[in-house]
Amino acid sequence: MDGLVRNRKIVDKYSVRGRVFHKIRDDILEGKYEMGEEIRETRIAGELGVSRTPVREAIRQLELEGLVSVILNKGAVVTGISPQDIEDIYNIRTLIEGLASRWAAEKISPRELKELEDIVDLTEFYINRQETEDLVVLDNRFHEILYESSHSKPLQHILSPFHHYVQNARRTSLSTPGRAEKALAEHKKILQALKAKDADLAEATTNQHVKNAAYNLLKNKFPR
Amino acid sequence: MDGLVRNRKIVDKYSVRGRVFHKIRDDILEGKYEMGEEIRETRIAGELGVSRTPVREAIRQLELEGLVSVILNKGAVVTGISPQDIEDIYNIRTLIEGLASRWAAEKISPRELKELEDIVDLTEFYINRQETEDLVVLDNRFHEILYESSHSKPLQHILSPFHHYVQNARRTSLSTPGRAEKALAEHKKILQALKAKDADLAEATTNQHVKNAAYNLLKNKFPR
DNA sequence: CTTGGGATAATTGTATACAAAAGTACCGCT
DNA sequence: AGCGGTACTTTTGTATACAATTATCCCAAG
Repeated sequence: MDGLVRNRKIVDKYSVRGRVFHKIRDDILEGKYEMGEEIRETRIAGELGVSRTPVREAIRQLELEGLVSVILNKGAVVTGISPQDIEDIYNIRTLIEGLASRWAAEKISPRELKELEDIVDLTEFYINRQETEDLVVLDNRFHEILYESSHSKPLQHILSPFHHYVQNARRTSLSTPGRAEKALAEHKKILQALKAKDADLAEATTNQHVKNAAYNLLKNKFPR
Repeated sequence: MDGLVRNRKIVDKYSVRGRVFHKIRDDILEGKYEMGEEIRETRIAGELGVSRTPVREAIRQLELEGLVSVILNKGAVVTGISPQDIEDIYNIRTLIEGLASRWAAEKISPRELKELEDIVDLTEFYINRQETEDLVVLDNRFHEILYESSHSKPLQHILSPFHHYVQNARRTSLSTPGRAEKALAEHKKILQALKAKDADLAEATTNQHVKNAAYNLLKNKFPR
């Protein structure tokens, strides 16, 4: 399941700071913190067996990501991602994810195209097992590579964290009957458009893909 | 010229770290660093008369903003904002800045509306002096408050740094003859739509406003 | 002259120390 | 009991110290 993973993360995970950063980040996104809960540097440092320095640097980075809010001389409180934030993110992605596809159609490299193909093939292989977690990972990679293929730093900079933030929401979405199959079919269409270098088609299908995902998600949230 | 400024910054500027952060950030945006230039923590610390700790924290935050790129055990190199990045940013803003206006039309508070009105009035007052710098500041505030008025954390999180990044580009754009007047007229139309709570109109006029700004900017970049 | 190796210096990564601010608890006073 | 003030504790902010990694330079071997 691994092997084609490269250095895709902004914050490397081999330094102590990087590990701390991803630990706190994932804990927040997985709901292990309450909203408004205060983060004590010494506690985190103690739990992870490190000093306060890397913990502080990680918290400062999370501040910039908007996941915590730091008050001078008082500390950091968890802000996290609210349901409203998730809805907003999907609305924004519906408008600009297609742009990533458009630019990808113009700039994608053979290697990136090959990676997308591999992921689609793998998804087809895994889709019958109903192992949602694997499908989420593959979905992550598909979109992550799509963002890279746009070769636009600003766009990647927006979409990559956004996609990460809604990972939990996507997990439940991909586990609803039929959604994984539809998502795969949509990924295939996007891939075809990219192979054909058809920017208009790539943009349209991608925007529709996000729109469908958003609909599926919000339908679950507000049933009927 | 000041007075209605509140605590709009993500990173406060009263801590040493905050001052260092904004110093390096502005230096990068103003082109005081070469692309690929390495940042030495000790040098910055020495120049600003502080220790390495706040400098490191600031650099880590700049890493997350994408303005520098940190390599483990090697240091930070300046990435900055390329002309291509600026073009990309305008393309993205053209798609989503209107969304900020749409949501603002639905959620703006009387206080925020008043602030926008004040800014428009001030702009009208300053526009004859041909003091571009003042107009840039007022333009900053208009858009910043617009973003706040959307009451969307994700949207604000994208647009606020984007708008800051292209500040230099906007400066030259606003100094071209007639552009400031046109921008003011467009701001007025946006404001009217917000006052009327007309979400569709607010979105359309704002998108057009960004599109015009982009056109004016890129026209200068690629004359004829 | 070029190249490889190794000591040395410079730089980053993490830990600890100290200073300053904020929170807490206890006591006396009204 | 309620209020306020003061000592004490906790927590954050910054500085410094130490460890680990990387860069530099010099010299000798080919």
